[in-house]
Amino acid sequence: MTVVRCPETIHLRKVILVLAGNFYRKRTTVNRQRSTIPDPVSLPPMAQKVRVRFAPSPTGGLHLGGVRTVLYNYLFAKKNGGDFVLRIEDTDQSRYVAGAEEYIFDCLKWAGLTPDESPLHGGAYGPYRQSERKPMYRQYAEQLVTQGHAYYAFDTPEELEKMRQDFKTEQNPSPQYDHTLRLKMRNSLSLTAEETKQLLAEGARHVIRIKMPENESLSFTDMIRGEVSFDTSLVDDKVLLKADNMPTYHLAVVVDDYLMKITHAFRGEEWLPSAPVHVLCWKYLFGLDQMPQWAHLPLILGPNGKLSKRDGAKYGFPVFAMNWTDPKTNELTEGFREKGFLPEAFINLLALLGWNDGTEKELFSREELIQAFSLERVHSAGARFDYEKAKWFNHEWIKQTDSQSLLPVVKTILEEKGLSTGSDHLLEKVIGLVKDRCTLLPDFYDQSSFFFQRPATIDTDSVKPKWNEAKQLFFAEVIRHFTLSATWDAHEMETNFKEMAAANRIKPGEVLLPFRIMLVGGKFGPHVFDIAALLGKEETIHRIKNALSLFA
RNA sequence: GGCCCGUUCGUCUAAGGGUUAGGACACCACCCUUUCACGGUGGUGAUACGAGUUCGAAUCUCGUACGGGCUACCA
Repeated sequence: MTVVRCPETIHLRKVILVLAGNFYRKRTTVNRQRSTIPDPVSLPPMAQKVRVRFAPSPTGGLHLGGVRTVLYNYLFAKKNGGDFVLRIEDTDQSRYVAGAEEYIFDCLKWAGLTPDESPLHGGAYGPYRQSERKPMYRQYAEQLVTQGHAYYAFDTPEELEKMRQDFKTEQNPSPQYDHTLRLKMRNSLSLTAEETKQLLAEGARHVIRIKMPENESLSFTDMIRGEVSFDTSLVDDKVLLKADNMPTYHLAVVVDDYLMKITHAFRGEEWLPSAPVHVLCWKYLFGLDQMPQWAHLPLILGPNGKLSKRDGAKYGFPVFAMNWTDPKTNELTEGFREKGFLPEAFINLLALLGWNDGTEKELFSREELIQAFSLERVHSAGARFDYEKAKWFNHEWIKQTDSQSLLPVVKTILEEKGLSTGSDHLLEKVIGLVKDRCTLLPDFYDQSSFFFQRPATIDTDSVKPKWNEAKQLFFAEVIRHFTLSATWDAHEMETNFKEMAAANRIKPGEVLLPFRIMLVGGKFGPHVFDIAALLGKEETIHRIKNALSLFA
């Protein structure tokens, strides 16, 4: 590509940028220098349907960073009328974990991020499990060998280990299998053609490694970071095809992205160092003009660097979307769902971790996110996860969600804790009364259990010191009044209650708190007359009587 | 060690050469509320450092420091 200088061209570029859906961060126009790939902006805009993929390896829980990658994929696809593909990267047989794939699907379902194509949902580009695509990878690796871009390597794990020991120095603590060493190893570059042929004929275990060129500068344009460049001499000869004929990630990601017609490839920043391998495979195999646009997403950091499930256990917040139990160790790692997060809030907080729409808006529904999302507003720096802020998002979502929508999940939680919640009508009213006080879903139990069962303990300590005969008599009168009352209305009750207090020369404040504690058990909860109204006449009178005997 | 990426309040971030550097979370104070919350008002608090370019730099360039990632026949 050429560096654009004249103002007209710059203007034209901007127009194209807009036409192309603003996929490209504006800053990339600033620090771009020479690129070995064609300027993406010069590609025919929207020539093909947008297709993105999330490609997890089913080896355990799905954590924050993973869900955010799914989210950004999903939002980008929906925003651009494209397809969101879920591909299972299960090429490492030794890391197979039972149930992990179903778990991923469950998480996506809970979060409302349904793939358009996947092993579960089907699609025209299957199979979507790499283990089921095994036969198709070898030919591409062989093609690279034929082209001279890759080679057979016969080194055993022991030999590799020996190499790492032998060449390890203080200056170079982790020697790589690269151009400086490959001729010292057993491979089709160091062996004669005859020897190689012989070994292959014998069926000797071997892998295929990419032959990284020396002294080439390789660069590509990342949609988030602009131009990123590498010196190929410093990259090692990564294994492309393993001895069991399974591809490594490096080969599989290129082959599958090509075969599945992926147009935009998003992944975590931890993949950046191996990007030159992938770019080279694209160049050799399918041509750089076919390569998807890359976007390396900033990492989500825990208190100490990259977020790990250990952080959750250590610092008391979830890192997985849902509960995950390791089938081998039986170790349970708590998820956001079980912790009491609403999926809407979870999505919302994840979206805002590294992205914003440029305004001060922070609360977004899924639809609003789809509308507002754009990759060029994704931050390039890693973001530290702040659990306090995460809880704030959930609290906001609980407050703004209507009681009726909250009802099923709240009901489940209350029932799991052994409460029978009575009619939905009642529960809905209760939810409306207490939801402002609930940050996490289980808070509904603490905030509303007294509506459904008598308080287990009564905070008598807060009443007794100021308790006296006058108050005792006042409440006796209250009971009498309530008993005779034909109606049962919160406002009316409040008026009468206060009038009675005045008639007895008692300040309302002095009897309001005792009244609350009688009904609720403690110093918390909604307006006390609202509580009494929902509790009903009989129950209210019962609780007053019961408490009176405790206070005396 | 090498390579790559990054760096604005404690945290998430806005500001695309000209702003008293804005917002949110958290924290503090006050108001509302005869409970706890919600809500409202206000406050503390940041451009890592050093050069350069420029009339003017958080913003562009270089260097330093610091942080993170990668360095497997894992993904």
